[in-house]
Amino acid sequence: MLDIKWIRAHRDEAIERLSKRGLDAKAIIDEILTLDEQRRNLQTELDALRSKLNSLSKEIGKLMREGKREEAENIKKQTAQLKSQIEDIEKKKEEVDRRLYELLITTPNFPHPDVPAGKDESDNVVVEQWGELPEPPVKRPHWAIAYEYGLINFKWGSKLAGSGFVVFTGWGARLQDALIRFFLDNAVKNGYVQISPPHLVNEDTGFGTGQLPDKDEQMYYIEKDGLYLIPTAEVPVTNLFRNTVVKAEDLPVRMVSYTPCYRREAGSYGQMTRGLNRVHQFDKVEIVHIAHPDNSYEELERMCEYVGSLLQKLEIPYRRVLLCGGDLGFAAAKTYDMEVYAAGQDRWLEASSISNFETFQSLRMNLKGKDGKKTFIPHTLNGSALALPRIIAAMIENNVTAEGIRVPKALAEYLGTDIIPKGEPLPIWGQD
RNA sequence: GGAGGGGUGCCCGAGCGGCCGAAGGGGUGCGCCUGGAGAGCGCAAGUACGGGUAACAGCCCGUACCGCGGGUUCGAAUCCCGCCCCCUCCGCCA
Repeated sequence: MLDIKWIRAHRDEAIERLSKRGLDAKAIIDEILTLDEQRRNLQTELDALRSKLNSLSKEIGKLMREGKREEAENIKKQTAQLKSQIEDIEKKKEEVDRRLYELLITTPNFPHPDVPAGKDESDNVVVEQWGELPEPPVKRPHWAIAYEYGLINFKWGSKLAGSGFVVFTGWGARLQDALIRFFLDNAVKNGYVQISPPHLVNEDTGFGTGQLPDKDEQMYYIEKDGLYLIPTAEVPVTNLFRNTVVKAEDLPVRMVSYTPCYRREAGSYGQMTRGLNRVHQFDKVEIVHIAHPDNSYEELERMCEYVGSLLQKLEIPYRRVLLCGGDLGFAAAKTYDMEVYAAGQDRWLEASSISNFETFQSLRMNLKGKDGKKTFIPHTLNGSALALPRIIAAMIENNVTAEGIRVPKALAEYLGTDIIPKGEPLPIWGQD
């Protein structure tokens, strides 16, 4: 949700920043400001009338107690007109409030001044790149290799649930498990508090982080109970802070959480949806920070460096991309994507998206900060550390050798082997 | 799923339809007292929105807020309706 007070004081800056998303920012901001002014005028009017009514009511009470019925009845007559006036203005104000609120919650966040203007991903800026791009003798996509090695069965996923679901088997399942523990251990060693939240959340929770109503179609919904399957741990973990007040000295808060993520991905198609590139259910370890506004961008950099360090330990080449205004998510002010290189597809895959939401989510969640007597709005941030499927895809495609799939040293101790051999994990492997 | 009980300020806990933003206690802050601490005593503290003054610090005024949303009434924390949440017991179950 946009900060109306901030907009009031920074009209031109608001328009300039929002324009980077390719919206007609001037029209939106000016409508907001007009409504805001109408609202305040109506409020002032309303307060005055209510004040009048209140004092008349007190007067009536007093007269009744004194037994002066006649006089009381007299004054009662005066209230009727006041009441209808009040009702009138209330109606107007409700309408203005409704429209203003609607705009504030459906307009996307202001991009940070650093964010380049742009339309789509072609305008994103690569700001960092690490690692040598591997050149395997034979370039094969992970779905082919994974099936050959008995790691993943895509057909079984379709059989059990439908297209876009996958079944990990044998070493494939072990690999997932090893990665999760590797990511969690690293985070905890770096001071993160581990959280295991529900995988289903209510509507308020979905609203708080901005998925609702914006991404309504992206989430699985259980109508009978009014619950949504989480699309990322960001949702439940950030919402722990909904309707709370944090002290400045307790910031930053750094949390890590492993959960499966459920996404409908309605309307997706094409090459990018093959294999593990895009699936309806995947595992992810997420980091969430609650930070003081004064240093939230230092936190953002810190998160990127942390995620980069994980990829280095896994020996996966990656690049850090600064998203342009047009590619920026609804709630984010600034986002870096961490993309890993998958040699088999010769493609960069987004394995992490690290964002600062500034006050956007805090305002929706009613999260406040207290610095002594002063209140402030904390900033929320989050990022994947990391999403498993594309890490696995890159690892398989980059590390396949004649002897098997090489496992990076840092992960070998978790997996219990430094090379994954071919195998058929179940006797029914070939039967689809 | 069935039966009952309950949601009031930082916490506990009163509250007749008007004098309740809300008794009382605890805790907190400041002051007095003390060699120091404790006990005692006194004083002060809610949030949001709007207006005024003004430096968006402070202060003053108004309005709203007693789980949420409606209703009755000149007037509701108090009455009525709907919803949500929590607790206890029973049932079911990992």
